[in-house]
Amino acid sequence: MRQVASSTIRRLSLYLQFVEEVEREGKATVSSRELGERGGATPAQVRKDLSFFGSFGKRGIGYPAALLAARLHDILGLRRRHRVVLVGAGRIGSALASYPGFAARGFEIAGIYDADPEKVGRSLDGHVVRSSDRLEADLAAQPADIAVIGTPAVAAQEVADRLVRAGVRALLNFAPLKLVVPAEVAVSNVNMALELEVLTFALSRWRG
Amino acid sequence: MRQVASSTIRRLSLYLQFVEEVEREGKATVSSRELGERGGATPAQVRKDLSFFGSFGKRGIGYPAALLAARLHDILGLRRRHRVVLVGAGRIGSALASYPGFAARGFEIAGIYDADPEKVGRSLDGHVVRSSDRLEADLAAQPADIAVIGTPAVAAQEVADRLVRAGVRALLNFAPLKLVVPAEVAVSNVNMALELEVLTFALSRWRG
DNA sequence: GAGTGTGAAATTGTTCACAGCG
DNA sequence: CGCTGTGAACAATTTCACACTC
Repeated sequence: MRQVASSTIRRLSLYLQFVEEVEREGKATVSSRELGERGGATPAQVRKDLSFFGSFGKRGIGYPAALLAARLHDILGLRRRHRVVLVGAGRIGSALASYPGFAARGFEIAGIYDADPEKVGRSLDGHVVRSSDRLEADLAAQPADIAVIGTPAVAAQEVADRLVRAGVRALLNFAPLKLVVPAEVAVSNVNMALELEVLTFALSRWRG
Repeated sequence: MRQVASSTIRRLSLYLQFVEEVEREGKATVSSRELGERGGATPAQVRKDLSFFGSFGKRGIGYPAALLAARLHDILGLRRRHRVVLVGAGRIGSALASYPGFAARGFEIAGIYDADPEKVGRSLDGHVVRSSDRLEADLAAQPADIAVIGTPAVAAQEVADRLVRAGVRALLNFAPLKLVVPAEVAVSNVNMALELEVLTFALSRWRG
């Protein structure tokens, strides 16, 4: 295994979600089997995933829940708070703004921006929507490392370019196209049309 | 290659998005190179993906845009309209309800449901929110094959069970857990917390 | 005994390279 | 000649199996 696989990271995120639940229930340890059941992974895969970052399990027992949670936070870069800028105050932006898991993981909304003068000035979950024109100035004054792109597809690439130029290093892209960015910028894509089509494909297979 | 890979389907969905754009521009053909640039795939991969479903390209020319679009619709099961039920009238449900790509792809909202009496009766993008209690009765009268689960995590599995029992064969799950469903039911997951954590992981790598 | 950690094997997915057609 | 279609080479990822330790 050359470097850590993105599928591994995605599973780690699920393990974290589960181990936090386990902690809330007061259990002291979790086994790889338990961790895997929740995230749809085999016990062997869980152990491989975790062993990539060290060995913090106890043989015969499992993983100490508190330690595992702490290590996962650490691995996933969740120790520090992250300032997040939302571009596009449409449905997606507002869905994220009010997403409870957002604040819980230490993500702080640094600002919500929209190009539409109609939306500018309105309040969205306690944040006043600002004009996109102010993006560069605001980011220069108070940098953010993550931006969420919830604009229409036609605007997405230009917004991405501006964000990257302003120093944003990670983009969560909801527009249905692949953004072109420098190699050092991380991009995650959420494409609902695509997910629905994975489903219609499966449906058509089943029925012939 | 035993059976078609899910990554292949996801790319096909991107190719469709692009070929439709190409059609609108009036171009008659697209090459594998052009198709790949948009979706971040190599020309060879595009050809492999498509060749899995037959050979409809023209050597020396590329793929006829209209034919390719038609075949992709066909492969992805988009020829027929799909009735979609939305459970959970929160931000996610409303984001999807007003998502333009939704109707454009032949997805028809069959109903929006919520367990919260506060929300029942309100109108959401032209659809009156109904009580979750009516789910079974409504689905018996008018079946749907896809359901979107936008409920809180604690309710998601129970909602999934009820939907599956009522005949739904495909689930788009926004709750941050892996649903347990029979093998013949397709599930796609959208997990924003997870996508954000993929980004924070990448950020922490970069900075050390 | 139960459950981790990990090389080695199996599988799955991607890229290469080139024959063959329009 | 350009670009598809595809077997064969390669690379990545998952699973297996078992030594080891608590």
